[in-house]
Amino acid sequence: MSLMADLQNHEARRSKSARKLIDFVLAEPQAVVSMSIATLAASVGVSEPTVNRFCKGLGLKGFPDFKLTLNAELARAEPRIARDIEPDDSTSQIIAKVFEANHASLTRVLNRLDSQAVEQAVSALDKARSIIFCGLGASAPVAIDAQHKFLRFFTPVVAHTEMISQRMITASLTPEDCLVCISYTGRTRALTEVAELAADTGATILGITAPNSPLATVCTQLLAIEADEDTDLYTPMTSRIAQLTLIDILATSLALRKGDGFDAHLLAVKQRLTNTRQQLD
Amino acid sequence: MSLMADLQNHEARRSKSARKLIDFVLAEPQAVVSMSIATLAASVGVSEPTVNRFCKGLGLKGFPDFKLTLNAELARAEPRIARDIEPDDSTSQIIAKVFEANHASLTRVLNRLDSQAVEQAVSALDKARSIIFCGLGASAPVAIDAQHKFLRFFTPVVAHTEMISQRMITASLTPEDCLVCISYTGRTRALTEVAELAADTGATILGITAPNSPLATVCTQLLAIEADEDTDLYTPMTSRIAQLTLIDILATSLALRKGDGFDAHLLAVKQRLTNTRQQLD
DNA sequence: AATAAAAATGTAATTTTATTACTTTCAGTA
DNA sequence: TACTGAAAGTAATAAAATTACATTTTTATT
Repeated sequence: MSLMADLQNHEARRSKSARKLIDFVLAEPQAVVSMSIATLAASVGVSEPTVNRFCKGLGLKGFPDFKLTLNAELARAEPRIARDIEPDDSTSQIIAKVFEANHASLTRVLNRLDSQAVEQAVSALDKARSIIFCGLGASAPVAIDAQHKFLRFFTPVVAHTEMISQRMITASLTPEDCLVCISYTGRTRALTEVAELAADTGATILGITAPNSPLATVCTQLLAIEADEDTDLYTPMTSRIAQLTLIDILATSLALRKGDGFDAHLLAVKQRLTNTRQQLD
Repeated sequence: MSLMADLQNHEARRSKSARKLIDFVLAEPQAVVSMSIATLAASVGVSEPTVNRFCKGLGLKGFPDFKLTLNAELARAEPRIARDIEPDDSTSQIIAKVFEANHASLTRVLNRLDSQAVEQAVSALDKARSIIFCGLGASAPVAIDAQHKFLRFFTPVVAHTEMISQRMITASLTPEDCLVCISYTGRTRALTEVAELAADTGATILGITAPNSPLATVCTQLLAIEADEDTDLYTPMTSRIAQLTLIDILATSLALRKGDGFDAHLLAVKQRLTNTRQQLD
């Protein structure tokens, strides 16, 4: 991110042609990458050596180096839209594509994540007398993962991954408890019903699900993960990665909030595992 | 990730000089970026037009375009080293850092992933009479996720996440079965013992674990995920993300390998869920 | 095994692109 | 207004990439 930042910086804007160049590059960086020094010079209305001097002034070797650097930065900023997986892709292509898909999905979700909502969720989890994670189907592993991550804390925590247990536990909820409902679509009837049952108890109901979904409307707090279209037959299953990362964010934030006195506890938990080498499995 | 993947792909390796070029680029991609076509040609021992033709053969405009593309990919591949999370970080800082940490870990693992090993693993899973996923502790959710993903296929699949069930099931294994042992450290005694028990049955034992670990030595096939240091108290738990993505890669590859006749089955599975809106949960 | 056809590679010329050396212009200051 | 130094331009040069054409190697066929 350094080049673009440097360009916006006032030091680089001293001379008239430098300003013209910067404005052009900032306006259409992508176009500049495929231009020759002559084309760029003409487009901006300066001479070629001016462009060259400008590049060197930025601490680069010359114009080609400038293009290389600029392009690298653009690549970093814009994760490519993952292309569909084709039946005759090689293994390394599949690896690359699944990776890209997961990465893109993660970026998309986190860019839209409301950090205030996260803060509120952490507060709720912090205050909770006990925490219950619920998920069905594909979200079941996420609930179990969450349970595992939250075992680090003093607060009683449990994951339920099937309807009956989920419905049963709503009976023992109090307004001091926090029920976390995890669903990708937010349209799984069974889980929505669990949330509805829980609503009567006054417990905090935190939804990790799609906004504007039936489940989302029942929840008292929402961490929105927008579900995207599942167009292709061979789409990688990216949803869980985003959910898990969100859980990770919650657990990490909570650990920080618990703060000083808590560090000792955390070390104790780790130590109990290290001795038997079971720690991370 | 597309260029590097294309290079490893066999289609590109047809001619002798293409192979020489590919090997050189894969060995020192970073160096190639700052070379002229003449330097590269000399280093590899081919003529300049050969280099040019090679670039065009990859669907690029020419050598400069090749360098641009390669550089962009390298920039993408090397995410900034995630900084440690500090006790006084804001929520949005935590979000960014956890995200970066997960992304970095994912990149690191997949860069080192041996695509041939993946291919062999997919073959084994394809041929298997039944598939059993085993994981303990933090890897338990991963095993359950795998079970869920593999339910798409005809092959019987199950996940076991506690010692007793895991030991019991080894008794019924045959050489046609595939046992997948998931462990981040590869040092969990209980799981290594399960793999040892399974070894006697002649079943394929596929390890998704750290190379050179006790568990890895017992396995007949290995998908290496190198465990990294857990230096910081507040380290996000990045290991699962990599494991899950690997599972995703296996499931996607297998779906492709099952091929044509299988597509209908997949649609049927999806349909049964869509009707009740339970599909992705 | 010989030979034709096709593909791959190399040589040398050409074109494109970038850089350097030098000159002119412009802005600020006495 | 004339001087100084920075900034910009012109033209020449050098570097880099590409094309056209010749040669070699590979592959398929008889």
